[in-house]
Amino acid sequence: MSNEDALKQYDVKRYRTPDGYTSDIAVFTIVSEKVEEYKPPHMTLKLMLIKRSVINDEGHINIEAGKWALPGGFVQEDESAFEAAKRELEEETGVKGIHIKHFGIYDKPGRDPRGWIITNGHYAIVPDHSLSSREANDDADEVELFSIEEVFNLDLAFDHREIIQDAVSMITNDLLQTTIARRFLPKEFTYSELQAVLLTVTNDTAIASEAGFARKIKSLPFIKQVEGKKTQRTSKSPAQLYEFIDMEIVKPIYTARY
Amino acid sequence: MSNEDALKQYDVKRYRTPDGYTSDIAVFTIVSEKVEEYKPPHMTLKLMLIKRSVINDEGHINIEAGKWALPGGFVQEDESAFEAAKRELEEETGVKGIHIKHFGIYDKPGRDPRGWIITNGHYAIVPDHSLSSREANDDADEVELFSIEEVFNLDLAFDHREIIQDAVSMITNDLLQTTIARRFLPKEFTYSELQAVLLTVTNDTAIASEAGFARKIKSLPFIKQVEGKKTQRTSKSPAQLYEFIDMEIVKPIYTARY
DNA sequence: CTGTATAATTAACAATATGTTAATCGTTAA
DNA sequence: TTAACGATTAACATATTGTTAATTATACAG
Repeated sequence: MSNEDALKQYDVKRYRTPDGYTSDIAVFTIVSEKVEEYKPPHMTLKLMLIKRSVINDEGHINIEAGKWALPGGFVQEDESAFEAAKRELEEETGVKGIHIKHFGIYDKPGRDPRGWIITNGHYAIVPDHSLSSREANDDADEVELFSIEEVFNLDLAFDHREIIQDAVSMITNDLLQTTIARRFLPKEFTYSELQAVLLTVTNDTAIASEAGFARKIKSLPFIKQVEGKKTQRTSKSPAQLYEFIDMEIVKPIYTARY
Repeated sequence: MSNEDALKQYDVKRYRTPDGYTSDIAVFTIVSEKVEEYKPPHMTLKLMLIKRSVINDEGHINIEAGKWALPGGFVQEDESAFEAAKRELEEETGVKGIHIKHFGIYDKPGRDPRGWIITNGHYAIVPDHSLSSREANDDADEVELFSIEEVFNLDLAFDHREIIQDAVSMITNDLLQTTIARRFLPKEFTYSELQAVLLTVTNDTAIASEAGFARKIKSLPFIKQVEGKKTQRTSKSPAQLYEFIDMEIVKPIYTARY
């Protein structure tokens, strides 16, 4: 009658169970293409992929060898897919405290020739510089950053094309509709730096206009000026620094301007 | 060297695998509390839950018996979690073509006392009337609709409190930031019907003002008037009918008004 | 030291959109 | 015939944009 009694009678093997449970991570970074001093930045959104090695870590021929793939791996029994993604990402990049988000599950029958293997899609945002320190591990003999256009011309492993498509559209939305842009920026940033991040995924004219965006940023409730603090990172003339305020923003499409 | 050779050598059992893979569905409906004829509607968002029976379909004492839970069940090997959710929802409600969306994975170690069982969170939107025709099945001896406030006062099974919390915040966001409000409405609807749907999850003054919202709806790019078509559902004076246009809307928080 | 170039910021102003309150309209029902 | 009432429009003061043109603050070349 108690939960314990019920548990004793429960046969966990009544149902066919999956052959594997994995996490994949779409690691995004924004590379700043700064050419000179005192210039506002121009940025490009890039995705990190690994090239699957011919021989795997057990000396066997690797499946989907030679194709480009998202980094990832099996979820252990004592962790969630999210934790596994975090662990793998730290192993891969050597960086801790990275922003990561689960965005989908990929479980179509037949998606992986090895069996009923379910994978979790995550995206991660890592600062530009922290990717340079990563090492290729056993499973990966090559790591590279690709722009979004480049990515879709590659030969991609498994159903990673679909996963990447979802990741890109998810991060694009989130960049515009949440404050995750902060993850691509230093804690304190100028209006032109924020603008450059946003322009990697939109060409909204209201965001692209300098005068307009510079005026608007001052009235956004989720951004505040860092009083009396300026930088010359982006121009000779000192530019005001701003920072994000921790808050949730949900703006209805029904009250926006079109 | 080929993928086939690699596959032969691959041991699918190298890793510990999950004990179960399930789908749960948060079934939302909006009940219209219409009292009289010729009245604009007042609506409430409700969630359908089932009460877990004491004895399960094998005659054993059921786990988490007596608690309220999301409908759901095991994913079969030949389907995705999404398809399983759709199948179970149709079994439960007898209605086809229901709008359903995957919003999360719940896989924390220990979340289910029966073992390493992973569940997928979905939300579904069903029209008010289609819920009245559902039957209690073996696993559920009671089915009931709860308002959002009521739900969180119930004794909920497993980690369904967390799943429901996510479902509610997801559908709230989606109602405001996408056009899914259409799923709660007839194909053609009046401004006050749309307004009533939105007011179930927001009290945004711009949406709540009749004059303002009536003026605004005419300039929304994703809604169009049904030319020359009116209804007296909501008032004695005939009201213009509108319908949604199929399109994706993404409005940056950076260009909204605050 | 002076002039030039350049990004940041502010100014100016016309054009739009919003918040608000008050008409008007169309129709039912007393 | 008229009161009631939701839908719709009008009116108008305010607020926000889009746009283009100053103005500012520096670095750097000469």
